[in-house]
Amino acid sequence: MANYDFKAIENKWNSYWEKHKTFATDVWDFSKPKYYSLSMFPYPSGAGLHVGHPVGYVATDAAARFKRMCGFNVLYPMGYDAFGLPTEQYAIKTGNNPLDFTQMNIDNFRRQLKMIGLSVDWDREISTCDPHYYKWTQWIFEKLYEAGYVKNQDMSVNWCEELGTVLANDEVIDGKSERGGYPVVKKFMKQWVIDIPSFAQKLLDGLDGLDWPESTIITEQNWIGRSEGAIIKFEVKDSKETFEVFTTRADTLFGATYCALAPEHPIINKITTKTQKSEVEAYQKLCASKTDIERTDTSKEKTGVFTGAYAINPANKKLLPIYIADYVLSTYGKGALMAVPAHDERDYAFAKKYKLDIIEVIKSKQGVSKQAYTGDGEHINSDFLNGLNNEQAQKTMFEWLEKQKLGEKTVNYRLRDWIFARQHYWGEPVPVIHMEDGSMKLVPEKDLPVVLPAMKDYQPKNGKSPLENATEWVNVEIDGMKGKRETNTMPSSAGSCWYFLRYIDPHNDKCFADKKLLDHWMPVDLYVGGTEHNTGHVLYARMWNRFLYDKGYLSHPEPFKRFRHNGLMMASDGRKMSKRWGNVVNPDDVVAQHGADVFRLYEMFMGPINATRYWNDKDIVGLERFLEKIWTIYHSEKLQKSDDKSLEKIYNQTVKKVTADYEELSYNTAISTMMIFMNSVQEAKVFPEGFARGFLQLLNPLAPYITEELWNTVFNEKESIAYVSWPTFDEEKCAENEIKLPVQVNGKLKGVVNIKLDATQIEALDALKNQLPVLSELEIKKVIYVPNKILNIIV
RNA sequence: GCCGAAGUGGCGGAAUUGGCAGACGCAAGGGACUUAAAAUCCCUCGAGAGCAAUCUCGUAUCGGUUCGAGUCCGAUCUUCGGCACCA
Repeated sequence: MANYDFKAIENKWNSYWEKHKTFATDVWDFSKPKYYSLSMFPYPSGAGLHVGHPVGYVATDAAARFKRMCGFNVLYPMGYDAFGLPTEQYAIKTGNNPLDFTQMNIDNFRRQLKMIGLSVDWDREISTCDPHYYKWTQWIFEKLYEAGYVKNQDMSVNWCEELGTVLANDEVIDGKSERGGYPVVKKFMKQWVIDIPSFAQKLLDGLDGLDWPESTIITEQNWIGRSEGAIIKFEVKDSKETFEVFTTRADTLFGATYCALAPEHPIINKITTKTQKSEVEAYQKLCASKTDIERTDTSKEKTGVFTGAYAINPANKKLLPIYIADYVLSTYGKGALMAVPAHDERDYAFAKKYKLDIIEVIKSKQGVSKQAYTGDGEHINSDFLNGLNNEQAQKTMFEWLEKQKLGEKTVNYRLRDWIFARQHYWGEPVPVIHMEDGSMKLVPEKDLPVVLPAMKDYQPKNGKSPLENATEWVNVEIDGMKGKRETNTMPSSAGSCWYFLRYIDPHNDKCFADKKLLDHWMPVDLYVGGTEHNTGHVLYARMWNRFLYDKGYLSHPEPFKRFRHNGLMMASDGRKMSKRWGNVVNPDDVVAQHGADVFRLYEMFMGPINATRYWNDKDIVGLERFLEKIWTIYHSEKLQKSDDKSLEKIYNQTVKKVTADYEELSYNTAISTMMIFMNSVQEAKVFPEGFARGFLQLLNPLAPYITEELWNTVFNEKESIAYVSWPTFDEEKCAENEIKLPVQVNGKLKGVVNIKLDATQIEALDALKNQLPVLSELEIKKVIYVPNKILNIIV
């Protein structure tokens, strides 16, 4: 018997698969049912893969291999989310070129992904930084622009003067820049944004009927944040000005005692009285110097300033002082609110601090002398709402407002505009030209892609993209008019919004992908990735998909039919694997030492794929022993052409259980079931060839190399095992004809009787009499018998 | 504060619908083989009591429903993840 030389076996099959294009997909073959298995593509960092990444990859690979054997035409692609800030920062630091650096990283990732035996169709590999790819990213951007979903607007951003750039919220800590610790302030700047709130309801509705984790659906729902309420119009006393507020508690309008505006509200300078002017302006300035993070710190006391102006409560004409307060967000609702201190905790705290009235309009046991009451109850002090509960009062108020034309019922969403530009080099250029006459033009489709120019200096300057310095690239002429290219680039989430569509038809240069192919292959049947992308990438990708669907380019509104998460990989010290702690395990080392099959099995055996896992080098040996055992048995005299039936039952049970586990991605239990089977084979005298072949197939999706090798060398099969029909099982042969039935007395386990399957209660009591006579002699009051499960006698 | 997930041996984890808790693997202990070691194979392995057959306790804590609860219900504690003044 030859030794189990995993290295030689891996080399042999890697070149076999490559040479025979074993995993190439003929996407035009519609004769078989399709299956599209997909992992979120990696960001090709300089650090390479760590052992956390392959959890999701092996899971989708095993699903792809399983479905191929089940007769599906499987699409299983891979690519790289290659644009992004870390690469650019590396380039600035080292003087390297981001493109070269990215290419190098991609080569390393590809090597590692091939090393672990993924059955990827490598001819479909894509990279978001490839102009052939981002041509179509730009093209979709233009379609969004033409449809009015892209805006170039002034908005408030985090601005760091020292770094000369805009920062994302998570790059700002305690009002200072994460890098350098420089002060960061709010600043109004022109920004590209995508109007994702227009899709809020569609994205919410689209969640229905998806096979996704319930918690993920809830996370997306909360993120979109639908709330039903009313917009109410307020007039300002002694002024022509009006403003609107959004409220979910229109029923409490009679309890409103002041109004509060966000410090950025446009009406403020028009209504502020002379005496309050300096105070108001000082406050606005103070707020502008704060970051979102400071402003939204709920632990700080609320602050605000009186404008001197009064609003008129449309319900009872009472005068309400108008404050500006930083607890009012300019980005939510109308950037203004009617305050009802008696029934809102935030308004209550503010009213107490500034000694404003608190009017109770809902009856409660505890009253409102100590804190706000936010529950349901009978309305009081509310004119035509008196006596009604919250829901009735709300409904009545909606009707009244609409009748009086003072407001209307509405739906508001928390989802905000998606800022779609960065002042950086390493991203897709925004395909827009600013013309001399002040107009903006899209780059004509025939001139796409707008390719990133080669540069030497990638440092952003004065909040402008480094592309400003590429003067030859920037200055263009269209139809005789001069213009300048937009120098902001797209965020790194752009390329990942539609990559799953491009995989289907990656070399198409006429359109982003052929419609017939898209209709056949979408949606993705299985999508696996981390939970951290639920409110970012996944939501954005769903929006782009939905947009393309609305415009008729796609026939499926939702891209990901079934979605599962891979859990975090922790180091054995209980900390997250990270360079910082020096506890990162490199798959290269594990594969070199134990082989790719052992690595794959260990990754899957650690626990359910969505669970947090704790890497433990010691545990790997169990999987190594498992494969060694298989190798030995397949080369032993046990293996024979034989019609021996002794393993028939457990074989059928194993096929049944493993098949079900693969369907559920429950790979940890699939592996333990296969271990139990091999333990039985080890005990048995013979291992009939039919079962031996079937077992190799069961194991193949998780351990492709050893199974291909044994299939080839032990059974002399010339073709790969990859497409051999999945083994079947006989339900009748799975069933035990005799079972051990637990016997309880008063609910406590007292023993077990042997009994035939599906025995009647009489037979069960008979068996009890024969096998456990002591128990049957008890004075039986009642018998609970669940066939094949339990016999419980009450005495 | 709000939302979500989870809590089972020394460890990772099983238990498909409420029906023998701890499958499978690791670690540990004992034995066989060996001059010896490694590898391999066999046995033991939740806690307590008992010479023993056996008995009692046991799935974060407390209570409930049920013939029967790791599983269902109510309260509490802890850990992790996400959001954070959303009117």
